[in-house]
Amino acid sequence: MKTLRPTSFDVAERAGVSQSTVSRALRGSPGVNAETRARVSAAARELGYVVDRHASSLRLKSSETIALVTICRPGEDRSAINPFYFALLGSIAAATSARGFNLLVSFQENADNFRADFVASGLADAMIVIGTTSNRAAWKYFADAQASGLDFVCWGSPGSPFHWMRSENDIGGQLAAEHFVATGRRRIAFVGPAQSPQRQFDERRDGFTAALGLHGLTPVVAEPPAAADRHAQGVAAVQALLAAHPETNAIFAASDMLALGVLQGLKDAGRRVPDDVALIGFDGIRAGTLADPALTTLEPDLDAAGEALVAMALEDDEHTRSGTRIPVHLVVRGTA
Amino acid sequence: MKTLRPTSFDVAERAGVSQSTVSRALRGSPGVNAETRARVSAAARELGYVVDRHASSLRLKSSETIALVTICRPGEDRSAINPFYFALLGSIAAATSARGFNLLVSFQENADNFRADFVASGLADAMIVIGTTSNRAAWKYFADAQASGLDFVCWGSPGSPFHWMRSENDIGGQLAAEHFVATGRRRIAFVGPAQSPQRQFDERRDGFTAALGLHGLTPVVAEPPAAADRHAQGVAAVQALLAAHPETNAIFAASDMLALGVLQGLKDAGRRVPDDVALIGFDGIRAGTLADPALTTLEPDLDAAGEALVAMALEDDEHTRSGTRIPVHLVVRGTA
DNA sequence: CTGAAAGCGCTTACAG
DNA sequence: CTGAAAGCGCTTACAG
Repeated sequence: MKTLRPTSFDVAERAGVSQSTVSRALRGSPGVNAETRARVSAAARELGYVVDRHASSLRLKSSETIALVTICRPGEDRSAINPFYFALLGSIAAATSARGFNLLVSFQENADNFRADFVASGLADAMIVIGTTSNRAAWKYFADAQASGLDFVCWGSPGSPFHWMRSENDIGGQLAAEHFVATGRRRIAFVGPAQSPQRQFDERRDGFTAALGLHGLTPVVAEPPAAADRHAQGVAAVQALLAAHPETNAIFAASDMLALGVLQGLKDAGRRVPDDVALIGFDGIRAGTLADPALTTLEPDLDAAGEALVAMALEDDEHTRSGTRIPVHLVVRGTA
Repeated sequence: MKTLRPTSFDVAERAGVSQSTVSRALRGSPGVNAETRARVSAAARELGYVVDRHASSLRLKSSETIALVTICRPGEDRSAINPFYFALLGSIAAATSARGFNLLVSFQENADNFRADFVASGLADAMIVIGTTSNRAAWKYFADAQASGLDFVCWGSPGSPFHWMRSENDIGGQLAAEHFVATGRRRIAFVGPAQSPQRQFDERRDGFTAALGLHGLTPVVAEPPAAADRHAQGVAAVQALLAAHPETNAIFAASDMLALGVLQGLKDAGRRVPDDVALIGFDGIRAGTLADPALTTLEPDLDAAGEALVAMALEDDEHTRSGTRIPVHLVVRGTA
């Protein structure tokens, strides 16, 4: 069905001007006669002419597109990807489109499809990497890519040399702690991976622990066992936690998927939420609002995150490329 | 930070061959001496050379990329997008990457960002359109685009002249009906929009109604009132349904998000699920597995859907471009 | 304000 | 098997 596309020469002929004038008129270059410009626009419209982006990008050495890589768990199917990353993808898409840029997306999970050369091939002007930190091979690949000069910015902090962006995790942990204390909880636990390459989890725990410390409280830290995904980890973690610390009456989970698993595990164990045990998650994913009771959570400002990631990716100034933090706020719903 | 990228001429110089030989060697063209090819590959690797995709695409008149447009509700933020579309996006990405193609994504919601010229500009070889049918303005825009020669394939059937792909909705409706009958339900309702541009809803209802008819049963059809999203519609629909037909003991909802709203509404009304009322949804979204009880649903084979959409988009043969159906199967979980 | 021409970095038909 | 050259469709410095 591919019909022959018209070129700027066709438009030029129809408008009775030179090809260079067509280009200038259509790009909005200054110094083109208004009448000429109108004639060219009309001709272009009549022919259904659209500028060839490859020719244009080749000439301009800029593609006005951002490449977004999402790291997945090997073997995981697409509908099992943590919805937080889909939401982040959506907000990155919004920020990208607000600048008139295109967004190239790539889901990567193993050596078969690891790829970091989007900028090197000219396909994109900058690259953003998000997704699970549990895929060590993937992050190793991107660390090597970075070392060999392929630059990018990423969400979280799966490796030290990266340009990263994170949530205000310490503040989030602190807000969770204060909410528990204010609502009279004293036997408190934190559920989340320790030593995760995802430094964000540590930050949430540390902020939580520090704030609790101010009240003379120390949380039990329950590290989830390995499992298929965060939800399954949450279920398993809470079983172990309740066995060792049956008196627990408040749990802060390092992420919403983990929290949803914890909620499931709590119900399985016959604990009422929030009556017996209060629960707070982190991420603000949609599924949390669908849970019963709805999940209380720390919600990062995703619009800000998308905008900041795109801005950071496009910016060449090293100074702005590290340490940016995205604000979070506590959304009180049913579980705490 | 953009360092000067090496070109094929640089590689040629380093390998001591002509630029044409570099191109042939790197593309894997036949008739290149093995030793020469190795020398060129080594030189390319040493220089960190990557083929410029714009130059290549310009020359080849093919970009090996698919454009995927997702229609959103105006004003909806990205984390509120129906997860079914994110899952579909993921499976399209998988099918795309399996062919070595790139995926360009674009979320569109209003006249500010409507765009259908991805193929016309050479950016993509084909376009796929998915997303909510509730955005009439968007589908009007794409209908016009189609009429003016901008071709694409889409999920569902928001308009008649489109190349579309759908689930086996009638079979899904039939499976739901048979499950209810087999488990002894007789006072049955269907919750879903009638006259929706989303013909798939009608097909599900019709398959359901027809199969029930074989058992001498007729479902009550409850049309959800307008609301912010499908979930809110489900909540509202079930309230009205129970008021008019309190005896209802089984509900088939046209989509999972609707079903999750129905589940919420049922709980709010004090009905036990599945004891008092059984519930079946459609889509197989992840959030359904997280519900309490977990949602029984009709799940389309998304891998097949992604693969078929990409194949259909790339295929020029008109015959294969309409009427393809994706198989669905009943996943029995807690609600029915 | 407009045109003729160079050149972005490839791929491949044409010679050899 | 390899090289010199044309050309994909633009943008823009250079002339006028």
